[in-house]
Amino acid sequence: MNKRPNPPAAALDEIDRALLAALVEDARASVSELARIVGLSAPSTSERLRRLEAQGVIGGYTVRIDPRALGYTLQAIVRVKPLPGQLHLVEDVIRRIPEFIECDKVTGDDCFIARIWLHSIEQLDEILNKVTERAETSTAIVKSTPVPRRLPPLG
Amino acid sequence: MNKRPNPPAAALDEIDRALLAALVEDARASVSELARIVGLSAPSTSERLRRLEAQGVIGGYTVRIDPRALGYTLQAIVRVKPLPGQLHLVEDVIRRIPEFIECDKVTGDDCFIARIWLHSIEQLDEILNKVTERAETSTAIVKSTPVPRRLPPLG
DNA sequence: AATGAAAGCTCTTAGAC
DNA sequence: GTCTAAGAGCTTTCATT
Repeated sequence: MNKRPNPPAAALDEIDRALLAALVEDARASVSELARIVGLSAPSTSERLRRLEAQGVIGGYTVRIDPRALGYTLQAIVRVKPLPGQLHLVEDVIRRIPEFIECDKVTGDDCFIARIWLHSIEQLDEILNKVTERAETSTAIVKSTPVPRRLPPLG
Repeated sequence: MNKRPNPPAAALDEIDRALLAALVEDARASVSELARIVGLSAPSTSERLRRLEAQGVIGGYTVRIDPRALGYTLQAIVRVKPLPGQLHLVEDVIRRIPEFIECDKVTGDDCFIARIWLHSIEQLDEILNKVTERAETSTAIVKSTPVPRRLPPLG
């Protein structure tokens, strides 16, 4: 079950950090462009990339998609407290509803904290109805995002 | 302030969706590889990419970095309720602490919901001390992530 | 561990359907 | 809106420092 029991903290030097920072900004930058940014030759840069991937520091590369451009007008964060005996079922329900774009299982009274993207407030009702059969929910609508997802210090 | 008042919902066809799905998996895939996946020529694929970027559907490309590989062993979600008159200051404090990797301002009693990556439980204490001068907090430690960040339906 | 030069491949532009 | 073809640019390999 625990596929990554004790991942060693990789030691990164300044160049690695610059490389990661550049990739955070634009993961499709060419190796030669990355090389220019970090001040190395392309082959060296390429090898550092490979090493960071092999170490697991780089887990992959992905696209930032703006849900608003796809018609998602509303974002909500839902705390979910399953009714007795419903924990696994609730987890399955959330997993199967694709509008839930993220869900963490946490300590404390609320078992799950999940994030939903929605086309409308009516859709929020529809989706939560599927959950409230098996759990108490507490919903907060996102008004703004003071800190959009970013990287922690690469210390 | 509202730089994107009413982003039109872009109409995507099957090929666009396949392209986005491929980029979600590997944003560094070459255009020719993407072309193979979606069944178009490289130039057509390249133009679709440009169009999706221009429409704002694609907001950029980024690297997935595994915080555990950097020694972050703990993740927490913190609900933050600023004390009277401290709202903006609390927002600034959170913004300035780089371990807060995400923060949303939400409706309801708790004004902010934020996510932190930590090296240790001691560090959680240190960081929250900076916030509790100006706000009440409620912290939930992440035990697992049933739904890792994913895309909503590209409908 | 990084560099530089060369071979091979990829991307993009241009022009046609 | 998509394709083929060709030039430009990039990535990688390998010998060298």
